[in-house]
Amino acid sequence: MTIRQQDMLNFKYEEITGCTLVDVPYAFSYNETLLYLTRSTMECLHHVENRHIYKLIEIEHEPILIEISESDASTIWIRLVDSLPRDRTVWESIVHYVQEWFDLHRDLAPFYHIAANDPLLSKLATDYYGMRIIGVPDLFEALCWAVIGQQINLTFAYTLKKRFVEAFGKPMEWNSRTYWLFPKPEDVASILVDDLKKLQFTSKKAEYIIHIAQLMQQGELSKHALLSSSDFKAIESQLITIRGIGPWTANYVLMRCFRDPSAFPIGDAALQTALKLLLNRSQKPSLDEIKQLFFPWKEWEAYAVFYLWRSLTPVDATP
DNA sequence: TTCCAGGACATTT
DNA sequence: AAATGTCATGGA
Repeated sequence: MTIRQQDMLNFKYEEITGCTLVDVPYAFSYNETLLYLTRSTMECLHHVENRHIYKLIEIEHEPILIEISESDASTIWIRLVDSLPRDRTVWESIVHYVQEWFDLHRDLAPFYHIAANDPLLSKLATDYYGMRIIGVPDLFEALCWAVIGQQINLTFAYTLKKRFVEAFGKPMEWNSRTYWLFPKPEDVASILVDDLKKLQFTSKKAEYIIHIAQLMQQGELSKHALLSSSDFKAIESQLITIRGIGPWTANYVLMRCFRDPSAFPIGDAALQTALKLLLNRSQKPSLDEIKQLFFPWKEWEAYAVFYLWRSLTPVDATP
């Protein structure tokens, strides 16, 4: 058995068994990860069973179904379900994907330091300790999901996403279950508004998503190009120039895709609900009050929002 | 049935 | 600039 140590990526892999052991940071909760990933039964882009996470990802134009499992407090396993030998660079890409997906490189110490003596965050930070923002690394997916989620309840949003993925994504069968790759811009750039209206998308959302697909297919919009911007604020202002992308969507994508810890989807309906419940109010707080409340959490607004969202999860939802 | 949901945009003051 | 109206559909 050959085991090689990757200094930079903190993982070891075994060429024979096709498994990789990945180090996780000091504050990482596998349980919270599972809880987030199982919050909707309509989710079609990953599957959780017996505390294993299954996801189809594309590495070097090849669909690969990965299985993620908890090992001990400081490691998780990644296994390839087809068990075919893979090149070392492919393994590096897979590990990089998971680290990006679960935000494993983030040092949460500053956030927990703020939370420690904060009247609103201290209990959440303790209750959900180790919870990290689950990302959406693919920009097209992040934008589509954000646009879909505008002004509708999450249940319906998941229904729409499932219809969209099953209509334009790429399926892969394994063990009598279908796994999906999210549609690519080129799969959506040429469809018609009516194709999405059939799936119960509103005309506006259909137009937004098709237009975004066209921009990305033509190379006028890409994650790589945006990442070369001077800062996250520059990315935000570029995103907002696109039709259908307002302040909420831009900040949501900064939070889930670009991993800006200071992204702040202020005005988010669920955020208002969470604060209303936490403050034991009869009415939702105003935008001005939310700004005041968030003042201590500067540069960590995205994490504060994610922990507040988490407070809305039903307590009986144990994975 | 009514209200509203992890908004954006156009129109009117 | 800021307030108001419109879109538009299902979930609870």
